[in-house]
Amino acid sequence: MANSRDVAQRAGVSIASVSRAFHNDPKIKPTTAQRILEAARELNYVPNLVASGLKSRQSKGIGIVISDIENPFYIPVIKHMELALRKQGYRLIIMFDDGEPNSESEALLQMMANQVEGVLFTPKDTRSKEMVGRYREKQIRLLQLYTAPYEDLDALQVDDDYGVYIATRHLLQMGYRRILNVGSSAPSAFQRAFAEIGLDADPAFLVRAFDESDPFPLIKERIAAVKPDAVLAIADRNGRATIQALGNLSLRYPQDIGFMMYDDVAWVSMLNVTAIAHPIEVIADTAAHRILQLISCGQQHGLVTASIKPYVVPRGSTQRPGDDAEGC
Amino acid sequence: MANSRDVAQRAGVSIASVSRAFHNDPKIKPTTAQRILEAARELNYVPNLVASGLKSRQSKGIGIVISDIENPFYIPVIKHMELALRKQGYRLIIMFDDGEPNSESEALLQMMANQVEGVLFTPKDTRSKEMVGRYREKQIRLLQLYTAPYEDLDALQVDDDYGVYIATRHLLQMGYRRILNVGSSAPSAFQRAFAEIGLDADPAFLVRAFDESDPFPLIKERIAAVKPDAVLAIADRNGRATIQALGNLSLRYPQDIGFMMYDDVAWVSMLNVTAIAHPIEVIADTAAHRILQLISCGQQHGLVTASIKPYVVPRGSTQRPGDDAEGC
DNA sequence: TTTAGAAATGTTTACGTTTACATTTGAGAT
DNA sequence: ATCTCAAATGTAAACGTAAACATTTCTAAA
Repeated sequence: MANSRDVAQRAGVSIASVSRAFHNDPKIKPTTAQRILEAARELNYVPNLVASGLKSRQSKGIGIVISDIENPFYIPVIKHMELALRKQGYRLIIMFDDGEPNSESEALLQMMANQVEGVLFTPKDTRSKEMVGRYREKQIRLLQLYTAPYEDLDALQVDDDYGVYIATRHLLQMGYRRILNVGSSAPSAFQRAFAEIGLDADPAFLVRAFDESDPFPLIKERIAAVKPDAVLAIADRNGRATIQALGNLSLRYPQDIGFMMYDDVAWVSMLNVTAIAHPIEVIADTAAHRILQLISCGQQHGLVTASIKPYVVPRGSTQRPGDDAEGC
Repeated sequence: MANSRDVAQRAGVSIASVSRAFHNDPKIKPTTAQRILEAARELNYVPNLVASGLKSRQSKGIGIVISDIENPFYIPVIKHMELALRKQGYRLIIMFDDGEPNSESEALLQMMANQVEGVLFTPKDTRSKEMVGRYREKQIRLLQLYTAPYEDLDALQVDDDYGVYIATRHLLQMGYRRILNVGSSAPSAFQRAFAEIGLDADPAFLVRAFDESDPFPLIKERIAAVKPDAVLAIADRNGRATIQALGNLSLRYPQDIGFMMYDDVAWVSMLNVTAIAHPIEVIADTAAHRILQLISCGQQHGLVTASIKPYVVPRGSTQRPGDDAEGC
């Protein structure tokens, strides 16, 4: 209800001083600022960030557009990011991509209308290309998360290539050799881990399952066909389908087969499954820091593509029956 | 870059007509509106919602303050709610409670500064009481989600009492009699289900575990002590600890003991555990609808407390060894 | 004292809309 | 043609703040 004019009046100063007091401007006498703040408190005055945003052209709003919230990976990232952004005086506007054809670019348009200063998003396709161009014109910063299809935009990526490499390496170290890669992500990294110990990865051990509406039959069939001694499943969906397939084939881990997940989603720890995890807080803090940096530093010289390294969380599912306890 | 003045100029009309064209005001000739919209498109004009919000006093912003995001229950609710709100021209500002003493009321204060028209929150304690009062003064609508400690505020609750009742009833129907209630939620509902079939619930079968930092020891001890034939675990944390305890005691479900979860979190389906689930989309749509209604209908006559009914998702963990297939 | 210069405060305009009010335009009746 | 009333459009004043600029007040050296 009360605005800066009311506060000014009560404190016996001008409206400009009120503004200064609230921005700890050095151009105001500390005692006066004190008095103003006191008056503001008495009136329950809260600065109107909408008006402030209009005048200063700094909305203090940052948008995030989430395409696949099913991926539980995002949740803690969003949380930590919001906390970090708020600490810097920014608020987070969240929108979801519901899967409809132009949902992503529609969300970006809404964000623009809301005068956000920057947007984080996980580009799903390149349908938003035109929108990306308009963001550029308006000097609104964009940061692509996770994937980076737009080459001329800053990005914060998770190094999945490295992730698959260490996952494969972990399995090889545990003694597995016939490793089935369900999801077939980063085949070169997969191969590289094999090559490093003088082996070769058989292409038959790569299962492209992402396009399937239900990957279960495909996975089951392939397991039955190639008789792997371990399975590396990429992401939640493939993991669930693999668990289902293993159950269906009466294969228990780690007794009958090794099992490892790429992505340390909620159920993974409950099932004692070894996984590749992402350093959530690092990602969140990096993302928050990066977008704020893009906003504050007007011109960006060159792109910055950060690459976050995932890590292995060893659990029981990759403990070979014979080995009681591996040193590493 | 372009503002309504630019559009007005290009379309050869006044700035007021531009505003009218964008609000499909009946007071403008359709052909003129057409021309204005065309000009706007040519200039890539996007209305400035910040300016609009300032003048019209309708920020079109709705806030949500999340206290325990760990509860995966919220995620889909947030998603569906955002989609529903956006369809009505509102955007969602999200903030998290990081657990610090005044985090919740601090978030509410920030929301107020951002001129939101309404806020959804899950009150954790009553520390925000003063803030709630200020929201009332400013006529900003509040809707408590999940819990409802503020009696004079509208609420959208999940009927946990009913949930515990149907959970207990389900277990009783499956033939279990020595049911341990880990979490001890809604003891009266628990008792009621027993009473309905002429039995009595022994208080020793209620475990208050929410205060524990690690409920595992307590749960394990109690299971060993009272030898239940089934366990009903309330919420994620207790469920995880119970699984751990069962494993530790070498009790398998459903062979050795029945197991049921209150809350159908991510891992529950993977472990084939019967659960009480919440109708996510109903909750989301109801919440969105309710807050918008509170906002548009100036004066509210009386409070509206909606109560969402959860339901049972039967799975293998409550299938008694003897019974091959229960009819219901 | 005077006075320069810094420090503190005040005045005013503009941000991009919405909206009450004023004005113009048009259609149909006289 | 003239008039009336509605439809269409224009004018101008806010909304609450930030910030450039103007003014006043203080400090301390002359």
